[in-house]
Amino acid sequence: MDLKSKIADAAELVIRTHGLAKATTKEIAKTAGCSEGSLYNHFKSKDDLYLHILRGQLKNVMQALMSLREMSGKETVRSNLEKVARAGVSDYYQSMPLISSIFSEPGLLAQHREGFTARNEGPHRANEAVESYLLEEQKLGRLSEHVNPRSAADMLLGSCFQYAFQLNFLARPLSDEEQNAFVHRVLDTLFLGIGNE
Amino acid sequence: MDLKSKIADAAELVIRTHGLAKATTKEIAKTAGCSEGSLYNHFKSKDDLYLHILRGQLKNVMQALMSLREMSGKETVRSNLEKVARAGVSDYYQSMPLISSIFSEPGLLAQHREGFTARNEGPHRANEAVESYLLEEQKLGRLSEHVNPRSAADMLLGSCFQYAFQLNFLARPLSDEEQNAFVHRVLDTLFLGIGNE
Amino acid sequence: MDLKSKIADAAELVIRTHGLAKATTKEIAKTAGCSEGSLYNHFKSKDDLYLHILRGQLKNVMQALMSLREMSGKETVRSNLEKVARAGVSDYYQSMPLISSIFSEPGLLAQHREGFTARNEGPHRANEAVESYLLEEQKLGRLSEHVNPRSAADMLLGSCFQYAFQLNFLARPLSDEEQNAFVHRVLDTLFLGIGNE
Amino acid sequence: MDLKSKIADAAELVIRTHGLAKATTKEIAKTAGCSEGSLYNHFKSKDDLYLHILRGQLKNVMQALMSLREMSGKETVRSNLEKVARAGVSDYYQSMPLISSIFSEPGLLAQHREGFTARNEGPHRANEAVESYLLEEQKLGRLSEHVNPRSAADMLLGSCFQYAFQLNFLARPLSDEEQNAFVHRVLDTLFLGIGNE
DNA sequence: AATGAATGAGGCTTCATTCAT
DNA sequence: GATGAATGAAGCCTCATTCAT
Repeated sequence: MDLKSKIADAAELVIRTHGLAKATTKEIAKTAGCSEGSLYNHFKSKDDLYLHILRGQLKNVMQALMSLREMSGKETVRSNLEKVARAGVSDYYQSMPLISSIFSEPGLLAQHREGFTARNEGPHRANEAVESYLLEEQKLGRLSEHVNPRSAADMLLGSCFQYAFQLNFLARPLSDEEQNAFVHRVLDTLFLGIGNE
Repeated sequence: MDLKSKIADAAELVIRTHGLAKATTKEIAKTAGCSEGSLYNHFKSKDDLYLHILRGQLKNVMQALMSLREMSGKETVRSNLEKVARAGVSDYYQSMPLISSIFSEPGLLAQHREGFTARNEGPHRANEAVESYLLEEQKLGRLSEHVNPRSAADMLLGSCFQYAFQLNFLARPLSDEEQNAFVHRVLDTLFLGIGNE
Repeated sequence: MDLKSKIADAAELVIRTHGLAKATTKEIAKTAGCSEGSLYNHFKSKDDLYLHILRGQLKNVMQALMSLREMSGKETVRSNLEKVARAGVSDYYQSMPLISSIFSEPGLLAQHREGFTARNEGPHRANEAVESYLLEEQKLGRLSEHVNPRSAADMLLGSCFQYAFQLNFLARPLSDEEQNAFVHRVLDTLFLGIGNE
Repeated sequence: MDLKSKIADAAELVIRTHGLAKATTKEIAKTAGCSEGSLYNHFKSKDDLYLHILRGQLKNVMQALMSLREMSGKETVRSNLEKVARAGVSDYYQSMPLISSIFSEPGLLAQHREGFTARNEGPHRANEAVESYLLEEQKLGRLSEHVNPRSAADMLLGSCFQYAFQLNFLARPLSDEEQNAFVHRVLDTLFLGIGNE
């Protein structure tokens, strides 16, 4: 494993542990097992390093969403959404401290935005991907025409997102059982709706 | 308006504008129109000031939720939830930069947590409040027994929360029309469910 | 004496002693008897401090040149030029390490240039001042019409300048006797010319 | 052209362009088209490299002065001095940023001094050379006995030196016409003197 | 209570130099 | 001889906090 990756991993760990504000170059270097100077052989600046790490977040949800493209018509809609929700909760939970911290540095947020806009990426794409999937299922007749795919996506991912946010906020671990229970009751409610007998 | 409030308002403005990381005592003092020294006549430390501000966030949702207690049985469930959702989107949108920034300072987050835990408050209480309301409505027979009140609450507030987060992330303004449209389609979907014909 | 002046004096001393390249903020602060941070309460940056010092150089020659304006027609031309030359040698000698060092930082030189250009000042103005004086003396008939005032000024100040440069280069002190001898033989030669019997 | 020369040339260019303070080994290596490590295969240190370059400055004046030894009695005194002056202005102009920068590093200046003292060289030798030449011409009767050869030399080279210094200081180019005009009027004044009718 | 100059710890970054390949 | 990643010392500067006025 090359030093660049070691540094990136160290930085991610330090930010997660001590927070972005206390993630000093000294601490990162110590964690990576190299000198502070080495950081600058691989990253232009500390900001550059942080943005690099940001780009690496939410990889699992994104991958789950890629898989989703080919799932329309297969398995059940519910089981497909379940996989996405599970990946969402877990990834959002892991990445929340990294991602949310950026609001403390609007300048960096702007740079990050330019980056993912240019690459046609970004966290909001997740909701769009679920929306697209549901549209496909509507075309296939496996989902009612009356459903608004975007809202269904927003509610599914939104509840996962806030759940992950609050767990972090409350410093609570994410156990598999709780995660499962959460996902199941959310999907139940999503499918059933609250307006029926 | 006393100096203490002026300082708090200035700090909130500066954090929202420049971000927590760049919210220096010098900048806050300049914005408040007083000296840096004065900050310390009213707040023990900069952290103290930030925590003071944090406690002042999400006031509108919280108030909307207080009102909700007395709304069970009145108006329609949907219109009651709509008010909450509207307050949620708007407050979450306003407060997101302030609230999320705390992830960059886990030490402060821990203090903040102790504070709202001691006062039996906190952002997660919002979801509980909606849950309680829905339970009441179930008792009153205005909501199906099959509905999981907690999940309904999580989906409603979760989607509002993520929506507000993403708008901030994308640096997009929150217009009244968009907010309305969002809230309506979410409530439509919440009531209808996606599993029915 | 206020701290700002103490810092400026300390910086000048340190630059003269250790050279611009080794004039660290730490050393300057120590010499000024204050903390490094204090430097930044009085100067925007180290560059700003250096430029401030540069602007204070060559004060004596400049003053001698101001006096020269009112000397046309008084005393003798030679004695008037002698005073200027003496001030020139002495000031150039003192300031040479400070002034010449700026060539090691073209960016700073450019800033400095903008500064004195805007203020219509600069070291080259010295030669112009002597030229003006000689023109006046020509008008008064105390100096031959055949003389080129600018060249006379350039040769007088140029020889003083290079003399001061070389003394610094050779790390030689400037004694009063040597200075006198130098000025006298230069003026002798300037008045006599080398093309006559 | 061997790498050592390429490195030296690159370093000279970089110093002239960016200034001694910003002439980093990285920049020099890039300009020379080699690695930073290579610098140390040919020079003991960066200081060593800089001193090497310094020794290569003012080559043209020095050569002009060597030629001068054999010119006594030939051509005219004026034309001989003119050649020297021309070479002086041009060389001083080219070398000024390199030479003057050394005042920012007194330690290096001391080393450089030891070097040229040991080799019986140095910039002040130029003035001595002109002085010697003029002495010879006095012996040959082509120059008045009343002239002080050293002062004549100092005035000639001093005015050229300061002229070159100020052009650099003012960031002005040295055109051939201006250089000619300058040299001619200086020689006119030198020969005529300013004390005659 | 209000001030703001002074502080000093500590952060980010640069850079000459080394050394294993 | 050539390389360039790694080093670590040291530089400049910021900033929360204090304290004498």
